[in-house]
Amino acid sequence: MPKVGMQPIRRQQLIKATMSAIDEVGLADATVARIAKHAGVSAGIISHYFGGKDGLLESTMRQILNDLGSAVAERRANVDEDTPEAHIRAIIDGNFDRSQVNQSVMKTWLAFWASSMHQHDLQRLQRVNDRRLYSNLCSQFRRCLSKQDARRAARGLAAMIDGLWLRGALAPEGLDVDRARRLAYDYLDEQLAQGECFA
Amino acid sequence: MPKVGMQPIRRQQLIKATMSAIDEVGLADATVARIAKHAGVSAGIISHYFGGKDGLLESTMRQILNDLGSAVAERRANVDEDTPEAHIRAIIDGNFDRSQVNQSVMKTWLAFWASSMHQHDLQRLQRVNDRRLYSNLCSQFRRCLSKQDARRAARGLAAMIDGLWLRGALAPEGLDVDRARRLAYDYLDEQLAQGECFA
DNA sequence: TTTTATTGATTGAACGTTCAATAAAAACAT
DNA sequence: ATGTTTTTATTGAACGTTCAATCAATAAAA
Repeated sequence: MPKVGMQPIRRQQLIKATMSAIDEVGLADATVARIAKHAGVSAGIISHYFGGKDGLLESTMRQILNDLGSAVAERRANVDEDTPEAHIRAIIDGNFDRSQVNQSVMKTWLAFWASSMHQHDLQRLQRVNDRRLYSNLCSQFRRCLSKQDARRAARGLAAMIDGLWLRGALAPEGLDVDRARRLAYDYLDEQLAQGECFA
Repeated sequence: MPKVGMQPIRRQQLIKATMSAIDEVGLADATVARIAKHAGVSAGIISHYFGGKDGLLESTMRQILNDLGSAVAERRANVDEDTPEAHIRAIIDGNFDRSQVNQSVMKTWLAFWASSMHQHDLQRLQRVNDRRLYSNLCSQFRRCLSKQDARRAARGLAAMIDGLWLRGALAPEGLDVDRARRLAYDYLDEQLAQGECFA
């Protein structure tokens, strides 16, 4: 049904289909034919809208990172008290946001994580995201810890978040969001307690 | 130079070459031709000794997991006091063992981690390993924490270890082993402190 | 001479990309 | 409204490439 203004619709549709395909068979077997089938369109359309398979994959990763960034930003904008604890809790919540904790999103992200080790464009995206998490955590911890302790706490919490996330992606029973959040909160509280923070 | 008794030599050689190839170009581009080139042999030999590419990949992952298991077991056998803290420290040390913290081993492991989501044989290996880490931690924590707290601590520490490991694999500067170990130790101490452990 | 190890050209399947053909909506003309 | 042209969106078969696997040929040890 050719109509005008299909570009944004098809792009979104194909990005979603990419995640479905990766969820179903993994990145290695997510061929353009299979992705197109998930979207209910022809294979040729991928090159038309994304210049090629690589373009589609990069756009898909970019979308996942944007969604994560939005989830965190939204929660941080809605904190009701301007304390380090509230902000960091918002960051934790954002990272375990429903949109992120979804089988197909998790599998897709982990697949990209692995391929970002060798694909420079994906590597760039992944590092921007990593640094954002770390520096956000660091600047909040800095409000009640020494520079050195803040860095240590930020590194530890970032590792905890990614680790919970990774194990959740691989566990047969999936990720228990509430339990994961509680573990991250506990770690946060222990770090803040060390600085006797009253901000 | 065809000699008798080449099988174990070639198998080891090809497994090592697989890790090198994955380190160099990633799992997706680690073709049998490239792996064979790294080993300095012909491509056909892979099917001869491993039945095919899949067999080689599975053997490679199995070797990495075995090395990890050995590193942990060795350290645990050498603890000089039979306390939970000493055992768990040994487990942490084993997981950050030099043999594991090597660019090519880390990249290979992460690549397998991702593909284990869709390859059943790799998934089996990965889960056995995951459960071993969790249950080892759990049984040690259990010596001074309630069942519920022991599980919580084990889940948290396992996530911390994997998270540090993952971020180390992706970081441009690589993994800082001492810093990672210290973060894991700190988490361990905090968990044990909650149980007022005197064992 | 027999056995064991290894090679590398060949084969067939699978993949991403391309592009001429097609179809439907939009724009225009009557 | 109605018919005609133009524009936009989409298809899917064909093409060239890449890869893993195979196997007859070869070479070195036993």
